[in-house]
Amino acid sequence: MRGALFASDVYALLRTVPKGKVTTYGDLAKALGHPRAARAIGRIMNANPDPIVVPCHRVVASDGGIGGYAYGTKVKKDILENEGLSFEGDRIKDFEKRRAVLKKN
DNA sequence: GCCATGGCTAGTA
DNA sequence: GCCATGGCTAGTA
Repeated sequence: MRGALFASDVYALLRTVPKGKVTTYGDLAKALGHPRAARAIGRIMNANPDPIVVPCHRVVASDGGIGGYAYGTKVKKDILENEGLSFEGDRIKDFEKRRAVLKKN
């Protein structure tokens, strides 16, 4: 099924992830009913029109890795640290405890 | 075609 | 490390 994943839905769901928590590309995809669309979520993040209102820096890789960021992964890491997260190398510390619970509409 | 992913196998040590 | 998957864009005709 192609073209059924709307960026606006992704952004809306992502806005529910609070400061100090993160989610993953795959989790967003699954919560929206597109379990195989993790990579598409990454593309949608890259097209984020407004990083102030849509916290795309809170979307990380499924293994707790940093993932990508339009303004550089170092910037992303710095922001997450400012929000209270810690890292062990390039992985988020206590990743499972930092995962937001996504609620589908 | 390219990619801000992710899950699964082969096959080395 | 390979490749299926989904959305996007460059750039040919």
